[in-house]
Amino acid sequence: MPQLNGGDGDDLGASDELIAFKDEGELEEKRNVLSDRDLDDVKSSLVNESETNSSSDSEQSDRRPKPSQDLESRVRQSQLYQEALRRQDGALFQPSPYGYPFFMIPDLGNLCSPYLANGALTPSVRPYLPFQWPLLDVPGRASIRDSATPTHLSNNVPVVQHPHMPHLHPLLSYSPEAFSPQRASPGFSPDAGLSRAACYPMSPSGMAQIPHPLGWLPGQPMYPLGAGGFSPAALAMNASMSSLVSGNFPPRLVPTPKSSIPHPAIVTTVKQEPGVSGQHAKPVVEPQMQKEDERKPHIKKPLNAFMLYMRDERPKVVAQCQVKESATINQILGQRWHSLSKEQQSKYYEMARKERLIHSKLYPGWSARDNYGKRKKRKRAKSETQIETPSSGSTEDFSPQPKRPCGPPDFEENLSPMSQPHQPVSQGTVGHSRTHHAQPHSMSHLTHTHLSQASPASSMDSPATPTTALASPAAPAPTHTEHIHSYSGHASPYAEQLQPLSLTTKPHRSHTSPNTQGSTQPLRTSATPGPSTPSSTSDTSLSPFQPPSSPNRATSRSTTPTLLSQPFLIPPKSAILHSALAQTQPLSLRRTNQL
DNA sequence: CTGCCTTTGAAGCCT
DNA sequence: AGGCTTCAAAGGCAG
Repeated sequence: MPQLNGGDGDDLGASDELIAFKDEGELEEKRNVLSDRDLDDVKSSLVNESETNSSSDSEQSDRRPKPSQDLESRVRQSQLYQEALRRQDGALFQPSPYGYPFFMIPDLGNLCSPYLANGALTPSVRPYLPFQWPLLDVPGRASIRDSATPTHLSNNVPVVQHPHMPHLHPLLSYSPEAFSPQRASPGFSPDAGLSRAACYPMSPSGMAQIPHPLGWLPGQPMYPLGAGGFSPAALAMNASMSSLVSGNFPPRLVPTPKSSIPHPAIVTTVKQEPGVSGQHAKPVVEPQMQKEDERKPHIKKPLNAFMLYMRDERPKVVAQCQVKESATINQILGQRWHSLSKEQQSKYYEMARKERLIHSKLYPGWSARDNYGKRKKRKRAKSETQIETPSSGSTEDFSPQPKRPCGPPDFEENLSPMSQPHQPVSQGTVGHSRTHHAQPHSMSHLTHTHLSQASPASSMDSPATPTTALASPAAPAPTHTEHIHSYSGHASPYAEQLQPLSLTTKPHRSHTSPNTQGSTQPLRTSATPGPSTPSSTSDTSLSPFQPPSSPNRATSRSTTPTLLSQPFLIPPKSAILHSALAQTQPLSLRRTNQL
């Protein structure tokens, strides 16, 4: 586990981060030179944002991509609010079916960051305020059991998650140091360049000093200042409470501080024998160890760049493609990911880097190892299948070009996202990991610029254009921008052409025999460029077989053994996809197509 | 009810 | 050191 750098407050260059993001070294320099001012703005806005939330509310409100849904949400909130008032006689604290009470406060999304307010939350999620309180204690198993629905059992690991706040932003809600008394995170301060830290709650030790949940009501600091001497979360909450009291905003549901509000990233570990119901679960390990295990929360891994990207883009893809199957969505997203420009990707890499950094700050002792084995071990069908495959090395036979290295794009070729004047990061957003949620605007800008430079003969005009736009929006450089354009909440010029995506992603889960599974040609194999340079994406449809996009998948995760050995028996998914899209089949025919 | 699917990336494990 | 494995999210679907 990477340890913190002596708390100098600026360990963006923590060892792990350097390793993980080593390509960014020069970028950092550029950044320092080019965007010092931006960073300063970010930092200062971090401090000030909560105080200026009222004004920012109006600004941010028009950033919201889906006002109609907002309206819906408001209506629903209103209903919830009314009901809550009925039940609680106007009390602020509300019980909730989610195991912890809610607290009615205004839209913190406006307070914390656009990151919080926008895309991170799917429309259905947004009505519920994704603000997580610091953990005051560790919810025991009982609390999980007792809660009506808060626990989502995922692979025998109870995930304490608000069903409607699936993944509030990790940055927002990593519960800080809740289970590690000794961790002081001395250097953790927003001034360390972690603007998103503003969205993190204070340490529980600080919370413990709060005599009463209402102690932080207007006029009082919500949290004592932490070691860093700064509590942006407190500021934000304070401001939000002020707003609430002044009645400026419609209320939103928020967990009360008096309950143990686990962060989505934190899950109490209750190991159960697979297939055994909770109460009669037999200990898998020795009682003693199990006890400790139960007490130990499950701290989730920080999201990587792609996960962050997925989280943001999934709702859009779902909306666009009217597909809900995550496997399908993920394939599309995987394609889109590769079609993203380096600048776009770099934003997510940067976000992920900060996620990891913050995560490491919040959980200094945490290691990914902690989560090893927590999940049900997946079958090794893939790797085994690969072994069975006559030519496992054939993967490289289809690798006309060197696979794009895993990790952040080569920043040398790019302007740092932070150095770009219209990048959200430089807009003083507190939740910097959410900064891209301001994308619709900045994206529009990009779109404009890019379109002006774009080749007029965009592949978007071809019959398969919608496909490309959907699955590989950035394929040719211009396509990328158009994809972005469609994201901006406005009707894409091609949006109307888009039929429900007929993605034939997998040959049905055909009782995954190795062979059939092997036929699961990754979508990106055809539509994905190797190196995800926008220009390279223009060749997408030219090469049906592409190397796996990551070294990992080149070996362990290659799902194309059979296909590779019998490339023509089972058409690549992309071929199916193209075909299907050319015919614009309705989704309902998706599977039949493969049979 | 549980696990799979599917994606990429990070990180741990293993040889 | 390099290859392999696990996990992170998500929701439909199959067993």
